Amino acid sequence: MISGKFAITIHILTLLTKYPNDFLSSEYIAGSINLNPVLVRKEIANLKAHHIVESKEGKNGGTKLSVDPAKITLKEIFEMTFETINLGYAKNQPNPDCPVGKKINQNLSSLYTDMNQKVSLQLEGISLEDFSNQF
Amino acid sequence: MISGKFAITIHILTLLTKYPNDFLSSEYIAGSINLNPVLVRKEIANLKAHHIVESKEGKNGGTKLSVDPAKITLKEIFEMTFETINLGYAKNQPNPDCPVGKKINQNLSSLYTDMNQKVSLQLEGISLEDFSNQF
DNA sequence: TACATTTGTAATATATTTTATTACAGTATG
DNA sequence: CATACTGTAATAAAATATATTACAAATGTA
Repeated sequence: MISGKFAITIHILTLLTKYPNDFLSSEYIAGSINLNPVLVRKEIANLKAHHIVESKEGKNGGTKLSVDPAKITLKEIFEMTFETINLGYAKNQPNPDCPVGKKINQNLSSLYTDMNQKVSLQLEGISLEDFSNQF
Repeated sequence: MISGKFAITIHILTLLTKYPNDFLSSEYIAGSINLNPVLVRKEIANLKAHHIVESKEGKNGGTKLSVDPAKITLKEIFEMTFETINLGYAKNQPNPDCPVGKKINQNLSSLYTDMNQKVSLQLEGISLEDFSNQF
């Protein structure tokens, strides 16, 4: 299931790309997204775990990019937000005694795998810099 | 946001394709999906609105395909479940006084449009018959 | 005709997921 | 040492998805 993580993360990264020399506070970023600062900090924690950004605590603290935005693609950002494209699965265990129930998730899964490959190819072609230059 | 609609719908249609001469009851279909029959009937209502299936009320009633499964593609099924691929938008109105906030949804939107085109191309190449033959 | 079975649909409830809020310890700056 | 931040946990609220109950209407069959 897809939440707003990707959109939030790319918004954060675009801001950081626009102001590469400043440590932006979660409050400031939250003001642009119109989102609770705690949620911004949570997404930033994820980005930090992937070494995409670095933060400074304390007064005048905040977050800045720690990679070259030309060298990171939307595909990586997509993957960092734990997301894959899929159109859902049977939520409950389908009936294993039915030929369709038995294999449905497996067949959906291979369909979605193909979908992800196509989408990844697209996202791979767009750097964070490219995306930011649209603004 | 993506729910299980597509997965449920394709499950239903696969069953109907496998048993093209029978009216399958929502109870029977629900048993394969392991889902509440009312939800099956709701998805069937949607398929009926698109003239993909026909139902018979009353005793021994049920639903059967009303189109040739070779002539309908997963793309159409995808679209019938009201879905588009997207990775989410800023849920709240982003700050219009920020250059990024002002354009973020528009730029995400064009990204997602491209994504949908790629995915549609893939789904267009798979007929319901193709999909069903995997079982 | 009377009964059983099934669709169609509304109303309501439960569960799950997402987003928001509150709170506060820890850290750096001036 | 006061201020302004991050980091994170705990909890609450809102939104969405799924399940259940109920029943009118339709239709086949005894």
